[in-house]
Amino acid sequence: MAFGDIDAPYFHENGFVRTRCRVSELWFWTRDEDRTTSGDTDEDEYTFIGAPIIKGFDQRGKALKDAMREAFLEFFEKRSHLRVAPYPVIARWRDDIHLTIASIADFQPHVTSGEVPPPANPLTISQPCIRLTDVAAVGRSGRHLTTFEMMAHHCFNRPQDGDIHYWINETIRFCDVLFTEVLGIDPMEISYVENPWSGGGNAGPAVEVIVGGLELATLVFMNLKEDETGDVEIKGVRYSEMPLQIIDTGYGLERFCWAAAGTPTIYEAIYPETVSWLRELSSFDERLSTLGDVDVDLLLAELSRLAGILNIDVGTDVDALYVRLIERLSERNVSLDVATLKSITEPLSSIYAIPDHMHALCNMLNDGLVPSNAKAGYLARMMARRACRMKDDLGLTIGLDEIGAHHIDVNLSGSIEPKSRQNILTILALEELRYREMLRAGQAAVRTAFKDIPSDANKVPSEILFRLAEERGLQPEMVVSIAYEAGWPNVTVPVGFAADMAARHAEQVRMLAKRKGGDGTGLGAGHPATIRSFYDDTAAVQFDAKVLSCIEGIDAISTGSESLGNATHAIVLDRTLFYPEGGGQLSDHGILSDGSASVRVVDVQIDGDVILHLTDGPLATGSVQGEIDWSRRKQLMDHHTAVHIVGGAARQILGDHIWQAGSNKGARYARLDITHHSRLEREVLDAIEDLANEVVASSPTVEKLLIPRAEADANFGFELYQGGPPKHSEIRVIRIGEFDVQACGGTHHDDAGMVDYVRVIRSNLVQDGVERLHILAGSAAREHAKQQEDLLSRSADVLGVQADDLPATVGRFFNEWKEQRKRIEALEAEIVRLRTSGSDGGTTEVDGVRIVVMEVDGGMKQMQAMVKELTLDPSNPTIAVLGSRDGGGKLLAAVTEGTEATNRVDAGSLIREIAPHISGGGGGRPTFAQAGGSNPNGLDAALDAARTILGL
RNA sequence: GGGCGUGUGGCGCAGCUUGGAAGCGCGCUUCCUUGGCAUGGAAGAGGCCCCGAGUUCAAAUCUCGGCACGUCCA
Repeated sequence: MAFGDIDAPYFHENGFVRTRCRVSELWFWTRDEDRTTSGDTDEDEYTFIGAPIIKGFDQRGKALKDAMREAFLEFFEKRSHLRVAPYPVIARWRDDIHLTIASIADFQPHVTSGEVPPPANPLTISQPCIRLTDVAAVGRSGRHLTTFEMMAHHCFNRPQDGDIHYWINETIRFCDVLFTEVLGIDPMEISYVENPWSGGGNAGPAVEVIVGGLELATLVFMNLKEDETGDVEIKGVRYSEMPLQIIDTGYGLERFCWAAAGTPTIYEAIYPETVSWLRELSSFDERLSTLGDVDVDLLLAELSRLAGILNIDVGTDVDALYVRLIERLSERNVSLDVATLKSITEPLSSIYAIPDHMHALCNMLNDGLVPSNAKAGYLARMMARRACRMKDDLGLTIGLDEIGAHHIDVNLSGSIEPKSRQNILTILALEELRYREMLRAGQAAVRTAFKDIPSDANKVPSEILFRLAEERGLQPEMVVSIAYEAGWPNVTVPVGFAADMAARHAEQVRMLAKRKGGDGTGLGAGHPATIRSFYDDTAAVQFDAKVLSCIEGIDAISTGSESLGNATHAIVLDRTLFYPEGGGQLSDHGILSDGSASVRVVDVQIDGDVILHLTDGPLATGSVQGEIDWSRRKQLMDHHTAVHIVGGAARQILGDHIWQAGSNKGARYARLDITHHSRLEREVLDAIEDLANEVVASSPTVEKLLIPRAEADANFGFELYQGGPPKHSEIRVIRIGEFDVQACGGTHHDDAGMVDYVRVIRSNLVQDGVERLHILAGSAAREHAKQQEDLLSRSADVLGVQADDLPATVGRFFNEWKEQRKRIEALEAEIVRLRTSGSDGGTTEVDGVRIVVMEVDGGMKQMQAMVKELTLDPSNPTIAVLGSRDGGGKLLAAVTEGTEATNRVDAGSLIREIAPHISGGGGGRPTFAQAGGSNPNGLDAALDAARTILGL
């Protein structure tokens, strides 16, 4: 048998035949001897539209999903599977993906790698998932969703240990019995298509289960892993058998519901109230009736039967697709033109996609995701913006938050707490505001960008569209509609533009990937794991150890930000009290000494399990005594414990959407990044700070527990992993009274009271949706208070006032400064008027043109004011040349524009001729030029030269 | 995590490419037109061109750093 072939006894016992699909050429098992296609091809239309193939489920919407889910889970519970509660849709336990994309994702990588036992074995679960890869097809294809529940049963076998529960045959039996006996599916309609699965370094045989043209389930038997020396080869990659062999099944809850409802699209099966609500709000049916004799239900049913024909990917020729669709519809006595068909499908696809997008969005927000312009939060923002746009396209006037309220009450009732509901609606309203603001700013951006494009143009340079999309978030379609309003009625999006834009992004990603280099020092290789004594006694300062090796030439290593100067050696010990940089906490410093030599530890890093002490000198192998810098360690612990407390306080005050997005704990200061949707006012920071200090004052015990991963998950939930995905099977848990629990590898006080005092100095926005709190604790906080006071008193001394009066006094000085500056300008203008009104000074008149050549006081700014006074009046044509000794010498020449004066002299060439006298250069326009120099004593000569040129 | 962009009177924005007089629209003040209002006309007030360095004779404009904001990609 070749890899991927499935030859289960169950098939033979139940009258199946193995047939090769004439379209896809895949092998499949069926009870129907006449079948020639697998069921999942272009030629297999849906057979269940209007004729449900799953029997006994009369509900619709949420009730239908609830009943279907329960039927599934109960089926497997009865067959010795344990029901496991679903995981969040935000995959915080992983650092390779943002969203939970499948039920197996719950158990990757820790369980599937074999490191941590599964929560139950075998188990069954219905896991809400979000996949955004096909987001463009949602609403159009009739079956695509961004969010769905993957019902599954999973089984983890260890054949080497003789621990096998069941494998392929039982899995197929479960599926077939479920389908035929529980769901009432006609046995002749089911086909099992052999289609081996590989991805992410694993592979295994698999079957897709197709019923009525619809893929209802995929059963994967993951038993291979990538291995250069393996004996199985698939598509040129070699694999070997894994010790842990996993049954990974996926049953699409929503597809079951669709097959049970037989509605034209999947959306009507799972979001029926929302679809009809939106149809009503957008007056869809009224609009339809103006089109004449179109049987919409028939049309929809036909569209859906042509399964997925409206899939629209990047670069798809949409118009050709419509033409093809119309041909196929006319074969079924539905005749339409493209425009009519579009006027139905375009709004309809929005009506279908909105509940799907809201469902994904509400689930993400309910899990505490904050919309942002970066990382996972961006995915939420993208969904919100898509929903806003579709809402606008439909002409709906209600707010996104109102749609959200409807969605939560109708489609998510009971699964979202009232407090969370309110929080979600607040965020939705905020996101819509931001969307509107983007559109508003976009209008000005489009007008500016289109400035040089003739109003009758029908093409826009691609560069302009690229820039507007990337810098302003304006999709080309939006640009065109804004341009239409703003006076460019004929512009269109170039054909294939979307594909160009995708290619451009792909290129950027490729360039980026090229620049990334490898890292990892590898210095620790060949050494045993260092024993970490720093967890045993937090008050210990000295320790005895053995030097295992002393490595020279360590330029490769990257040191921490508070490292003391350059290290020359890396010393490996058998055990250590020195904490290496990790988990955001910087390393300890201190001294290592044997009888003869003593070296400073300037930084400590970790490589794998080996701790590297970076020192300013060598040590011989053998016994050594170490001593850590206790004041630094104490400060690091102050900061680390304080960061946990502040994080807990922020969560308590702001809400459950507060997650740690990163942190940094040094001796000088600590930082904590938290997810939050708005900027934090000083009052909020004060409230957090006050609560944190209350906790410190109550002096709770800081418990440090070392417990297995599975137990930690069960006892504390995912809030445990604030600091990032855990990497070990055993987890160190830091618990501060009843106040805060986190998985953490850092050093902490035994008693939170030792932190003494916490200050939240300020916050700044590190990215949209993430606030960075700057925190000081212990003596760093007291030191900061002293410095602030010093700053205040020194500032107050300068002005000779009390510190309390500083704001008022500074305000007064600033205002007076502004007033006086204006006054000076006015006076300077007045001086010029006085000096030039008479015939004294440098004023002469030649043939109706006033010529002023004089030396003045003041800098370029003041001279400009003077010359403005002289040359701006067209009724008094003037040539002015002013000079000043200010800053090395300045010269300025100007003539009254549009008058006889302009013809007499070119200010630019005049200034260039006279500037050398003050050892300078300059230039300008024919009517206005200025120059500066470095020889003020040459000013007289310069002005004389000007007089000569002007013929005086 | 990375890329791109923005910050200019109270508000909304030009100017930055190529350094050389701080601009526009709305709003505001006063006056004119009117029985009054809408409107129309005239005059005027209001700017640390985000902050800090640098280059330059000269920086809103160029370079670097900081702060604030926007946007796209992963």
